[in-house]
Amino acid sequence: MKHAPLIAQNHMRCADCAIRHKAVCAYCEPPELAKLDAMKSYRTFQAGETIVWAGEEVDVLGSVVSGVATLSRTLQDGRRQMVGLLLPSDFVGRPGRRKAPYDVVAANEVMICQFLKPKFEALVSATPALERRLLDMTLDELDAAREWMLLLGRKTARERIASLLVIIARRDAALSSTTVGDGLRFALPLTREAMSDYLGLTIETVSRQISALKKSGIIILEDSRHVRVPDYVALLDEAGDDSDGGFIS
Amino acid sequence: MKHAPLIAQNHMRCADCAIRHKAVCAYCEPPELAKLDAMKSYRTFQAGETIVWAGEEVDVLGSVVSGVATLSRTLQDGRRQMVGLLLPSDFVGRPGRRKAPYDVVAANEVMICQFLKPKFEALVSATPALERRLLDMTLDELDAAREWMLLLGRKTARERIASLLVIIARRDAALSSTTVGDGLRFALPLTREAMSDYLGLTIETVSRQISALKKSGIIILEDSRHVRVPDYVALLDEAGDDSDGGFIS
DNA sequence: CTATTACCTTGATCTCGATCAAGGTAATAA
DNA sequence: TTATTACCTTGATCGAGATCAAGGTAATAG
Repeated sequence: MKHAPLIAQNHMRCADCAIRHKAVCAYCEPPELAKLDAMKSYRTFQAGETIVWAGEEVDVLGSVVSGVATLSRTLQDGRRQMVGLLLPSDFVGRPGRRKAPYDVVAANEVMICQFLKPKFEALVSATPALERRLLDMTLDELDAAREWMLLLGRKTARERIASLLVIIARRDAALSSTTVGDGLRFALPLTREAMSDYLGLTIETVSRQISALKKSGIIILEDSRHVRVPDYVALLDEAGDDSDGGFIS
Repeated sequence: MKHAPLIAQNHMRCADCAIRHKAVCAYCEPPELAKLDAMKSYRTFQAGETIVWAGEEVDVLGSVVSGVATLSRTLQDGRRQMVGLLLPSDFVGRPGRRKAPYDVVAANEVMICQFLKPKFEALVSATPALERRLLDMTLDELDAAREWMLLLGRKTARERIASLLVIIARRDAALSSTTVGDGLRFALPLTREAMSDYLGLTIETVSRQISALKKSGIIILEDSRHVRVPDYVALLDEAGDDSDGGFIS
């Protein structure tokens, strides 16, 4: 069982399953790891497939191994708002809760490494450090949600798009150890529709604002799903947000 | 040490300090309560006073005893978004975190029962059930934040006002054991400005939409800070939200 | 090869909530 | 008493983003 550090993340890679489980790897010791190893299983979902329906009882917990999943709530009349984005290494599921409060949908092909809830929770109960880790992760999610509230309540369409690009760039860089150098390059793992759901906008506005950022030279579109950012600081500036000026060491 | 149940809440009243500490009372046993009792202190803040500044290091944790406090984030240019509302019994502070990520401001006169962080955290570490309780509370906060994201991203001004009224009515009813009967009556603990910060609107829009709800007969304004709701279900309907149809048993 | 489908872009117009502006009300100070 | 201050309401106008509409592009199916 080897652990390798991940850039700017306080969790480690579980060598055996080649996934970064944020929840279980930061503090777990080999004996716990071995137990987790014995109870895990993999599951794959196609793009667009619903992983969990809102209101449904869920009996698994796990981590996203690859792909992107979204958490969203829908009003009766169809208005939809994404409330979370799950990227590789993110934790899926709510320890101690039976029902899902929102839909979990695969944005593209998603692989999940899952544990049966009762077994996982038994291990958590027996491992205080894991419990603390779950609290820590949930606080991070809460911070992210509140940051998004600021975006949804007060930012302009242009700022919202820039903020989303910053988040995607950041996560992408963290996973692939990209250096800033002369520009970042990354893929957009979301359709325009998914972006609009996340940003509280319409598809058309998302498309227009991306075009506008392109026209301003803030981003370069290789194609509709691949972006280059010649000047990361300029993009950050467009996001209108002082928080986390330089996450990339 | 007596504990009395609170309507629809899984926490109990700490008889000795006459506060409902959501965090510490649900699972704590008399010995822990006694320890907490020995380390607590009270502090009062005037309306408008900032309890914690964003970015500041915070060395206390506690509960709101009376009054209302707000959590908010501000953009450099002054745009402000409230990201949380703290009502009596709500927990203040972030276990395991040093700095505050947002301002905590007293909306009116607020009393807080506080514990020094190191002592509180030592007790938490020694009391696994408390750790779990903190996780549970944080998950509740996360759910609330995400529900608010739906509001900020997709609801109309009228729906936002109605949703806020529902939340205040619900909390008010939970604290004062009001029955629905022929109408609810409650005070608005926030100024129009604070409401606009919470709802991602302007003061003027808040005022106009409250007037509109009044004109529609959904609410009756006794004065600008006191509301009567003749038909709670009608208000719920205006909020455009199916969740929690009947929280009052 | 064409047809279908899913996704993206751009233009024209409309609308809800923001902005600008003017008073109104009630509490405290002078 | 009047003045000041803080808060709330309402009207007029404006504008960012929604809505309606029409194509465009690229992948897969037939």
